[in-house]
Amino acid sequence: MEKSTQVKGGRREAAPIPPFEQETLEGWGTPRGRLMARPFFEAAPEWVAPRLLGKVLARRSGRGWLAGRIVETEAYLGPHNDPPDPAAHSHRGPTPRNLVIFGPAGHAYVYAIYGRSYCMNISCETEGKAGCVLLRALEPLTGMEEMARNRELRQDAAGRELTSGPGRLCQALGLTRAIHNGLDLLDPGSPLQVWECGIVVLEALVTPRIGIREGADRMLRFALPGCEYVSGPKRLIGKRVFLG
DNA sequence: CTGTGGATTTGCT
DNA sequence: GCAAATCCACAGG
Repeated sequence: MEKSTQVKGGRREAAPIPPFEQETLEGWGTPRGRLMARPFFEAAPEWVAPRLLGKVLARRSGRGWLAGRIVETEAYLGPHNDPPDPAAHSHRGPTPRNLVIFGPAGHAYVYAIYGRSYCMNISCETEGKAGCVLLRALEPLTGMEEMARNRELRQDAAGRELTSGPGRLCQALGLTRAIHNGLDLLDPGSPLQVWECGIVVLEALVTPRIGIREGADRMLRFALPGCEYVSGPKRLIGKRVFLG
């Protein structure tokens, strides 16, 4: 069957990014994407956070997956840094709550906040060293209907209301501390995984982190420039950087 | 054991 | 723009 060519305003539109399909995750190692590798995360959070933009977070749900492209992140630094990061949960050393951050890289740190939301982070640095990246927004890719149900939105809800914000994206994917904290995101058998799917992000918008008091001056928030799925105000005070 | 406050969201003004 | 909602880790006694 011949595909019809989309034409608007007399101009052919730029080729869209190939849709992320469920089959991509069902068949491991397809050319369309692959599970990420550990060494990527065994680095400093301020290196990992911008380079996580464009990667895909996927949660197994029954036979299918709920998945979204990561479009906004924040780095939280471990106490071994100079200067230390007073906004990080790990800054006073390991506790039962934040233990995952001190463990091996590539694991999910999920915590409850304000009694109504969960936030999800990915642990960085090698085992024994703390550091993590908070996921602040996703571009929904598959499973939008189930995300809408999880968020208690109307069934045809789409776009930024689904996953723009750290609490929202956890609710959309059904992530909780009880079930998902500590899961290995890089294990093929894990119900929660991080994939790279051929998108290479060369440029990121860097701004101060959101919703914190201490350490609010540090430029540790990263977002895809101009992306409509990013949380917070439309006007972002920040600068663009190139990722090498 | 109790008091406190937070890496948020939502609804109302 | 502001405040309520509402949970739990942690610090202090």
